[in-house]
Parts: sequence; C-alpha cells; structure tokens
Amino acid sequence: MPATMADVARRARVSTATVSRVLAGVGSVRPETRARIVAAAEALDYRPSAVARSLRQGTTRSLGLIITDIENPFFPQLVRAIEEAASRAGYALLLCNAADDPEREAGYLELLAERRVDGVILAVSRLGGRHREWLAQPPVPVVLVNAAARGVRVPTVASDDRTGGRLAAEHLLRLGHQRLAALTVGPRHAAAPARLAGVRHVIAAAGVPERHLDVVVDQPDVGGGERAADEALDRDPRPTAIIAHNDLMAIGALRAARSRGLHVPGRLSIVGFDDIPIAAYAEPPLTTVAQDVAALGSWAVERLVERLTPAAPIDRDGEAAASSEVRSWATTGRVVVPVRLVIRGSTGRAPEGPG
Amino acid sequence: MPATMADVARRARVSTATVSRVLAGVGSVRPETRARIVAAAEALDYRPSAVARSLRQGTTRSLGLIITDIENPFFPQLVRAIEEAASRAGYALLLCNAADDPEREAGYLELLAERRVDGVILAVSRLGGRHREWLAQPPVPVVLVNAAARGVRVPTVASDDRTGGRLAAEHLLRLGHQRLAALTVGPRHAAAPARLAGVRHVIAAAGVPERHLDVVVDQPDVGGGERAADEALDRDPRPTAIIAHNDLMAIGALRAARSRGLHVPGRLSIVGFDDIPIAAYAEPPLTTVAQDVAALGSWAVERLVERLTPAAPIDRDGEAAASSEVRSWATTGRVVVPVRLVIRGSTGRAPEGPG
DNA sequence: CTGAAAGCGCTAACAT
DNA sequence: ATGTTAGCGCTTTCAG
Repeated sequence: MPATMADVARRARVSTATVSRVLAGVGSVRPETRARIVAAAEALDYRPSAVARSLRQGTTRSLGLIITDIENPFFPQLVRAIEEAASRAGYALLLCNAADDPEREAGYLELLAERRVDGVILAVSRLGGRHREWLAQPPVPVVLVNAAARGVRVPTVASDDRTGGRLAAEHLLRLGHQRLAALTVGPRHAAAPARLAGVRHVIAAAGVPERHLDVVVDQPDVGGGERAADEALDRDPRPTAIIAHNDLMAIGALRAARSRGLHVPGRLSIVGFDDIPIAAYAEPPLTTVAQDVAALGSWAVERLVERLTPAAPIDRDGEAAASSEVRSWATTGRVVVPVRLVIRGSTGRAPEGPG
Repeated sequence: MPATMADVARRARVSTATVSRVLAGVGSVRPETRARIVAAAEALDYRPSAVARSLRQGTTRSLGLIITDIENPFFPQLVRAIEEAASRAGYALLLCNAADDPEREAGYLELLAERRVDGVILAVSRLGGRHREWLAQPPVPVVLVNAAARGVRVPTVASDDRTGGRLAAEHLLRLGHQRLAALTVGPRHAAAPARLAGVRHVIAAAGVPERHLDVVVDQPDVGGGERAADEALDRDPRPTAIIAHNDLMAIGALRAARSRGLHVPGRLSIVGFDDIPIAAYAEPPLTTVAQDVAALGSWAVERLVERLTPAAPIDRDGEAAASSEVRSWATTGRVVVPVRLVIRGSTGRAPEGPG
C-alpha cells in the first residue's frame, strides 16, 4: 500500500489540508512547517494519487488516442507527435490500437469514456456507422485526425489531401507523363477521395483525357500496392507513372516494377504519400507527398485542450510557421494542414518511345 | 456532466447499492427492479466512472508501457502485441514514448506510479542509473522486456539474443564466409553484448581467428548502419559478410553496399535482427533473426498480471507452442523467448576470389 | 431482495 | 498560517 496524504500529515503533525497546500504549492505556509511536510513525504516515498485527485477535480489530465493500425508506419509518427504535444500540455495518453477493426474502435470509445479521459483523438482512416451515433452525441470532447464523419459536425484536423494529389500529378505532368495510374483504396478511407480528386483536377486542367488515368483499388499496404501496380502495368498502353495512395502502396509498386524488370524512374515513375521514414531508404528513394505529422499532432491536441482549459495557452514551440499557414479553424471547423512534395529518386522524365 | 449512479438510482427509485449490484451482475435482484435500473441507465446514457471505481477498489486495471522509441519499427510491433495481450486480460494501456531520453523515462515512471497503474512494462533498450534506484524499490510491479538491469532483480522477458547471434553466424559460416563484420551498438544497449557473444562463440568454435571478425559500433538506425558498414567495408581484407545489430542497421549496410556497387548477396552477405515488417521488402529481402514479438508481449503482460490477480489465468490462445519452448521462469526469474533465423535474399555463398 | 452508511485519497471552501 | 469539513462516484459490509 502506498503512503497516503493522511500518513504524511500524521508524520508531519499537520492536517491533510496543509499537506495538500504544500504539495500543490498554493497558499502560504510557514517555512518550518513546509520543511517538515516535505521531509515526511520524502521519508514515506509519498506519491499523490492521481485517481483520488481526478475524482475530486473531475479531470483526469489524460487523453485517449485511437488509431487505425499502429503497424502502418505512418501512425507511429503520429502517435509520437501527439504524445509529445499532449505531454507538453500536461496530459498523458491512453493509447488504443484498433487493429483495423471497427468493432474494437467502438469498444475503445466506450472504454475511454468510462475512464473519463478529458478528450479523445480519433485517428482512424475509416469511420464506421457505429461511430456516427457516438460522434453525434459524444460523452467526451473528440477531435478527428485525417478522418471525416459525413453528416456529423466534429472538430477535425487533416492534411490537405487534395493539394497533395495535385502536387503529385503536377509533378508528373511536368515531367512529361501522359499516361498515369492511381493506386487507391476504398472510398471509406477518408483521405482517398480527396487525394484522387486532386489528381483528377490537375489532369483535367491540363487537357489530358480522363481515360489516361487508370484507377485501381486495393488495400493500403505493400501487398495491395504490388497487386494494384501489377494490374495497372498490364494495361495497354502501359502507364508511365503511378500515383499511390500512400508510401506502403508505392513500395509495393516499386516491387511490381522490379519484378518485371521495369526500371524506376527510367521507364516508370512512382510517387507515394505520407513520407514515412523508410520512404527515403527505398530503392530508389521515394518521391512522395509529405504530411506534416508534427503539425497534425499538435493541432489535434491543441484543438482538444483549448476546449478543456479555457484560458491556458499551449506551448507549441517553433511551430508558428505551420500555424500561420493553416486555414482558419474558426471559419471552417476544420484545420487543414499543408503538405509538401518531396522529390527523390523514384520519379523522372517520361520515357520517349512506347513502354 | 455525465450521469452518476445516484442519478440512475433516483430515476429507478432504488438505492445506489442496488444499481451497483445490477450493473456488476452480482447478488440477486428482482427482475422487475433490474429492468427498471437498466432502463434508467440506458435513458441517462449512464457510464460508470472508472475513476471512482478505481479509488474504491484500489486498482485501475491499466498498465503502463514505456518504450525507447516508437519510431523504431520494432516497437510498434511490440506495442501492438502488448496492447493485445493487455486488452485480453482486461487492462488498458498507458503508453509512454521515451524518445530515447532517459530523463523522460524517469519522468514517466513517476507519472505512471502516481496514476496508480497496476503494473509497468519497461521496454527500453538502455537502462540508466536513474532507473536502478527506482527498480530496486519499485512502487508498482514492473517487468522488463528485452532489457536487463544489472544488480537488480526484476522479472524480465527477453528474446534469446545469444542464440540469435549464433544462428546468424552459423548461417554465414555454413555459406563459406570467413571474414565477418559485426555492426553493433554501445554496450549500454541490453541486447548488444549477448548478440555479439553468440557470434563470437560460433566463430571461436569453428576455429576462425578472432581477428577475422571486425566489430564496429554505431547508432542502431539506418544511418548508423550505413556508416558502420562503410567503415567495415574499407578494411583490407574486406569482410564478405555483415551481421547487423538490427534490421535498421542492416538496411543501412545494404545502402552502403549499393553505393559502392557491391552486389548483395553476390559479393556481400548481410543479416539483420528483429524481422521488422519492411525487412521482407528490402532489396534484396533481408535475411534476419526474427524475434517472436507476440510471445514477448503476451509473456510480459502475463508476468505482470499474474502478480496482480493471484488466481485469474490468462487467455493466451494458440500460444502453447511458445510457452512450452520457453525456459522456466520459476527457476531463472527470466523468461527467454526463442528466436528464429529467417533466410531471405541478402545472404549467399561467400565469393571465391578476393573481394 | 433492498437500503443505509462508511470510506477509498484527495481538494477547496470555510472557519479560526 | 493552519485546521475542519464536505464531498467527488463508486462498492461493500451490515441491517433489515
């Protein structure tokens, strides 16, 4: 049994109220008394009980984070960014990995609500019907990251997927590519339609016939990318460039190209999305649309915390840049975080002759 | 303000005691009463407060997990396994990412203790002096994963690093390699010495002169591996095989080889450690020593939980195999989880002529 | 089968 | 400057 405040009080011959004051550093106490209390606490290896405090104050100073799948390398980056931001704001993180199972997500939502977390960050790529009811009347403040719940007004922070798609397509068009394939995922994935829309927009604007864009759908992982690319590369005429929904799929495309001896970027250009750490280490290094994960994370936390502590400004050191570039939250209810194109080795000029 | 049990009781015209019984499913209540209570709870969207319950029962049903660095792809796997196991056992996870900062680790230890988690899983590759004192007299049960605190008796579960080193070296020797380089990390990393020892053991047993093993130390990431491999490959005679401390370093070695036009595995064989998801997607696919992350995770949780709930056996479905292979915990205080060699494309027969 | 009451460890009025 | 007290929301004797 850990020591309680009463134990400390007894040993220091004061009341628990005084102990509380000393430990919280509020009010004034005689230095001598304070010393006695500190000594007693030390001697007893006293640690205040956060659970008792939570019950009393009605706040747990913890946030829940639900993510789709921690094994997708994008999420560890996000988790880290969020953890960092939360920690800076004085909150601990209850992490829930939904393992791509909507059922579990719903369960976690309940769990977090019962644990009385002060807020929940929902970073799941697909939002099921079960969430809808919950989100319509959330028992705790929620913010969505890179997700969208149609028909429900929930604060959201998300990367600028549309622009991302645009940047990728513009880059490719500029390199002379005319036949493109988009490797995408089911429309339930919140980000997919926007990314694709960006691509389509550019293509249309450039006067490239829409049928020159091959769209193939598969899972958002390496295997899915490989299959999808295989399918796309079987088409005739063959696309000279591939835009993948994310880096994992792009790496799959890289494999598909390699297995049929198609040099990248000589005969095929590939661009990914996310800029996960290994993207730079792929062979060749992946050209990709980078998400600003740190901004995503700190905005998510800030969005949440500002509703919890009306007056406490958060320390988001050095991120003023991101802040200023972000479209106003107040007007849209949605923070859109800019993305940027990172040009590496997987894209090059379109080949001259037929593939 | 969420509804409280008193609200439910009032609405159902019973005492809170009865509500508590119904919701906990203990004791017997008149069906009619039960129905009224259930209806009331439903109507009020009542969710029991886990914090009040924790205070009352003296247990939070949550575990703390401290990891070295979530951005090393090994950890997400581990987090997932642990989360899964914890969830099965009815515990939630408080995740703390130390970001390789011992200072933060210590802070998290305090945080978790104050939050009265029922146990802490410490999966950090380096254990600092600060931990020692804490581990000597931990305020909450602790189990170490892939870590070792010399001089402190703490339950531990770890991969069989020594055997891992052995398997890698044997594989290489069998392929005819005589000149090896080991890419390792500072001795503060718990696993490093054992892996290296395994390698050394095999080499000595095979009668290969010890100076034929080049050992170079660097950081446990891609950059470190690249630098270390560069250094090793500058030696004369050049090693024909590299054993890396982990897969990240092995990928770095792959890059080093590529940048000097050394074909892998034609002129250089490389073996990694961990079997992180991308290992199979490296070019060429990485031969590596795989850790059984699922076993690591479920043992860690089990080790902890068995001390908390004296009589509740844990559901570790389908893992009987791992269980039976594991050296007895009772005798050693340490669970050693078997590893296995996964042979892929980065290793091959030693080249004939000089490098 | 149900209720009254105590108390988990802490904080915040409200005294003194 | 310090103490007294009430109470956060729940579970658990103990009575009835």
